[in-house]
Amino acid sequence: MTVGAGSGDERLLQIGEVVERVSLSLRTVRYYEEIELVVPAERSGRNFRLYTENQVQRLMLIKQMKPLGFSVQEMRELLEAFDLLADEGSGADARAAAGERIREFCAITASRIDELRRHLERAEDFAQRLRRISEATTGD
Amino acid sequence: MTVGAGSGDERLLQIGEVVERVSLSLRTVRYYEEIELVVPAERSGRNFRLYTENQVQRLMLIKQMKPLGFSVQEMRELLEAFDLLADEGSGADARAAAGERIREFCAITASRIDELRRHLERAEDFAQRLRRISEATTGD
DNA sequence: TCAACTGTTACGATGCGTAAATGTGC
DNA sequence: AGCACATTTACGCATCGTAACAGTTG
Repeated sequence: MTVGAGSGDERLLQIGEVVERVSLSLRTVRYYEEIELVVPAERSGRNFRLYTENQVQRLMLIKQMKPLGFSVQEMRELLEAFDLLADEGSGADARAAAGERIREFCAITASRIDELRRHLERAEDFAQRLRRISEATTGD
Repeated sequence: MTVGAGSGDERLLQIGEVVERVSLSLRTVRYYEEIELVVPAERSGRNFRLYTENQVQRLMLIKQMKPLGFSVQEMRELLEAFDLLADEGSGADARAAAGERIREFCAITASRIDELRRHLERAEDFAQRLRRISEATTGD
């Protein structure tokens, strides 16, 4: 369709290089293909997975979202929205929708972060409790 | 053996009351029995699980440890150490060992908390990035 | 008889780890 | 011949969710 941001003849990476750059396991990256989260752009003549630079970026994004507890479905949606914005060929309405989508994710992320903060507080309470108990046994 | 802290004739709770108090699902509490993390003190004549107050406390402790990413094995160890300290009949050396164990957990917890903080920071970076992108689309 | 609670069994989902056997040569 | 890299298939683990079906009544 559109040539857009990525010129067609960019260097493709094999899975080994990819996992090295994104710090994910081979298994994980293959798993992301299984669930169609990041499907390699092509296969070499010998059936080796070949990834574009853009797909490496997707993997990095996924890696960032993981600790925030986003589901695969959510990741798919966000990636889709990103693609829409990146694609010069998408219409204004589609772009607006994608922008809206991303704003929704901003909200979700914010609440996830709040959750994380609460977890952190409770964890600190727990640590306190543990410390008190251990101190009690020290001075036994 | 020892009568100790818990008098023998305390009120026992059915699983329904337990999950209400600890805010865990029935399935989860039953699962914790499967893996022998918290096994009900007895069964009623009709085979209903009966939990002691102490076991409810254990469940609460577990619930606190979960978001810190402790493994089942670690939880078991910590609960064991707690039991040892609570048991008046345990010898001084055993108590000292349990205290040491708990101090180890203090250290682990501290590092887990650090991890949590790093997660939080990265999450905030992600949120920032998302916000910038959404703002870019707003002023399109 | 009915609602509400309890029980067991068991399959499913998620997110990979970890071989095992095999093919390729960025 | 051999090492490093790639492939697929597939079983396993952790943590429960979610029926489905049946018995109990704190």
